[in-house]
Amino acid sequence: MTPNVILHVDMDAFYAAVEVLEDPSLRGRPVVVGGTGRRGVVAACTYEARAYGIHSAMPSVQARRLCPHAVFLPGRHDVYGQYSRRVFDVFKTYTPLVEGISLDEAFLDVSGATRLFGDGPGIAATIRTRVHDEVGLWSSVGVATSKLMAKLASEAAKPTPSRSGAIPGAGVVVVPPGEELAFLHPRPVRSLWGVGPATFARLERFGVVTVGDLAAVPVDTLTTALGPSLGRHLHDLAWARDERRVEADRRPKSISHEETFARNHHDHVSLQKEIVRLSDGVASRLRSAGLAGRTVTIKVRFGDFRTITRSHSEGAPVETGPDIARIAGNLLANVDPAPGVRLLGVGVSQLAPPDRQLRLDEALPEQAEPDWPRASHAVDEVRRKFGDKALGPAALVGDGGLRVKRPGDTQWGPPGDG
DNA sequence: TCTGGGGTCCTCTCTCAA
DNA sequence: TCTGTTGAGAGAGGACCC
Repeated sequence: MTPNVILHVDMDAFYAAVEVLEDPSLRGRPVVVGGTGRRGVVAACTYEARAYGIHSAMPSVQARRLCPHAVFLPGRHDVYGQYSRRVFDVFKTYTPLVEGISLDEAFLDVSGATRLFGDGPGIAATIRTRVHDEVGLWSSVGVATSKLMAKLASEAAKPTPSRSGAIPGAGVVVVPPGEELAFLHPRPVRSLWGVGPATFARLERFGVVTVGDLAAVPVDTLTTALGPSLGRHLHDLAWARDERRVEADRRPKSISHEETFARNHHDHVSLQKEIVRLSDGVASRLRSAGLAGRTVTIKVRFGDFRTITRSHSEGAPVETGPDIARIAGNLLANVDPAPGVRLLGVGVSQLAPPDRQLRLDEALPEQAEPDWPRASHAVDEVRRKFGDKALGPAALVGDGGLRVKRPGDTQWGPPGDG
């Protein structure tokens, strides 16, 4: 059996690189993209900024302290989405088996394309050059027989940060069949997918620092320490056993919106308005995906970062803003907001196509409840024609007009509040 | 005045029914 | 009828990823 040929393509400093492409005066400067408010975080930064110790997920205030002269830009989710589509269009000219991990990262299974386009390393180099020539962005590509190895290889291909700009990396790194363990075992165990801060802390107690150290630990010891699933999974990865396939059409299992507020909320009245807004946003996305969900979950994060979730499952799937808001509102009613709520989220899971069967109460002649499903689809239609702010729940009309929640809004934290 | 948003998956606990 | 066991499902929380 011929081995699989898996590519992992990872764009270099994607959001920041897009901003530099759009504004060439930024070239060569430390540029940080992300939340600009007090509660924001860094989404991406150029290699010039990384040389100052800035990295993604770092609080923006900390990044400002590290590099006060950096250019700080709010993210533009829609623009990055447009660039991402162009990059993925290039991928799809080589194989339909493209699994997007995020806007800037994907796995490609090109096992069936080698006869047409040449071997894996050749395809990787061509894709990298084409993405640069056609879209203007650099990427790093890993080529291997599994997703795990391809991902680690693309990391190894990355540039190195320096204050005068990125020092180019290999661009393409290949792990040939049979050489997986030699490549894998010297790497830090933290580089394995699934080893975060908590798992690393537990592994460190066993003296595990590299993947090779992990491979030497008996699987029984790992399953006792980490649980059966994670223990076995990591043991397999440490021996380069990774059977995961490239999945081109993954269906979402949940759809949610959450938002960190510029200031904490302490009362139910204002939080219930946010519930309506978030529910409206979730419902709109559900309908555009042709889905509904049985379980509604709220997430509440308090000022001290303590986070709770509360969920409720309905007998039939719900898809409308008023239905989701009613369930989420009931869940919120049992939460005491007095300590101060900094984040609120609403999500729907157990997704399925909407249940279009006529309910008994809908069939009754003296129907008292509005027909929310039909009304919601009408709202979608109006918004498509006249924009998001044309129509929405009355509860969301404030001084600044209608406040509608959309994906990518306040993606990296609330804007500054002065 | 530290810590976003949108996800997935796993584990633990509790409840309920067989 | 009572009690113990077991498995499924719901709910909650945590870890992890980009």
